[in-house]
Amino acid sequence: MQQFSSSDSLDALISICPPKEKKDELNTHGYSEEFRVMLDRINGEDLSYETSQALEKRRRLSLYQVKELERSFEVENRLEPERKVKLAEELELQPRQVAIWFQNRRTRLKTKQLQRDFSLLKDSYDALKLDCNNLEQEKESLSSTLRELKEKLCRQSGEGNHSVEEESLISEFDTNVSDRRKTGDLFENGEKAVRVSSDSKDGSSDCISNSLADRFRDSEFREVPGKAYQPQPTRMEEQSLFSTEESCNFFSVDQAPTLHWYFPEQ
DNA sequence: TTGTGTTTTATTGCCTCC
DNA sequence: GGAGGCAATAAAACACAA
Repeated sequence: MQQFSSSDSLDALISICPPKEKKDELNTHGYSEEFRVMLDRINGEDLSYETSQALEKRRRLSLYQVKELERSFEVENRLEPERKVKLAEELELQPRQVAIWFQNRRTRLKTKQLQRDFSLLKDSYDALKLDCNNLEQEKESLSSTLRELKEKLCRQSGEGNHSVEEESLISEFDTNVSDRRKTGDLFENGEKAVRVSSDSKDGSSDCISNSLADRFRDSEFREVPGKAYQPQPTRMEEQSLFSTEESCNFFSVDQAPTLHWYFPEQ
């Protein structure tokens, strides 16, 4: 409970508005008659401790007062001294009350703005997280494709040579790749080149029929046409995948940004 | 009716600017 | 140094569920 000295209390007490039941009266006239009498008594130094206790309860501003203050705030949310005094006179408030109301109103506005900003930021973060998850899935799919390809190559090199059917398939593939290169159809953009069907039923080598298979056959295998396959470690793809992972770690799914600067309690 | 959470009004203390 | 702004906080008023 606040304690007023008689001089301090005067300002505070003067700022008190009439009680709720007098609201209608207040809407057009400011303080009620009864309240004015009380203020008069205070001004006349008739201020006992009991009186100050009874009067020190604060009252809310009337609807009309708030409306006018809001209207003024919309025009300009800062108060020059002249405007403050004028507004106070119009609304039958103390200039200090008007100043306090504007201060509190600016605080509310700021809070609201912060909430809006946070909401926008959160939406943007959620979208980014979704993108990251999708990329992660794509990466997993490519990794498993790569693994299968390697296994297949190992198996084939163990067998020593290929069946006529395999040779024919590879030859056909090479021709196809060369044609597409001539027409600029292949590797024209990264997304097309690395796109692998991630919903392939068993992740089988069917889905390898694009870029990765192309690269294997087009670069390493054809260099020694007469010889059996000499599979080399596929450094390019591995490097590519590692760098993807590194990029993903920037915004790791496992450790998503906490926005602790925004929510210190997190 | 009462307990509890939210909103509004007001104070305090610190900082900046003139 | 005084005026005014802001952040933090207190406390009254209010809303609302149980």
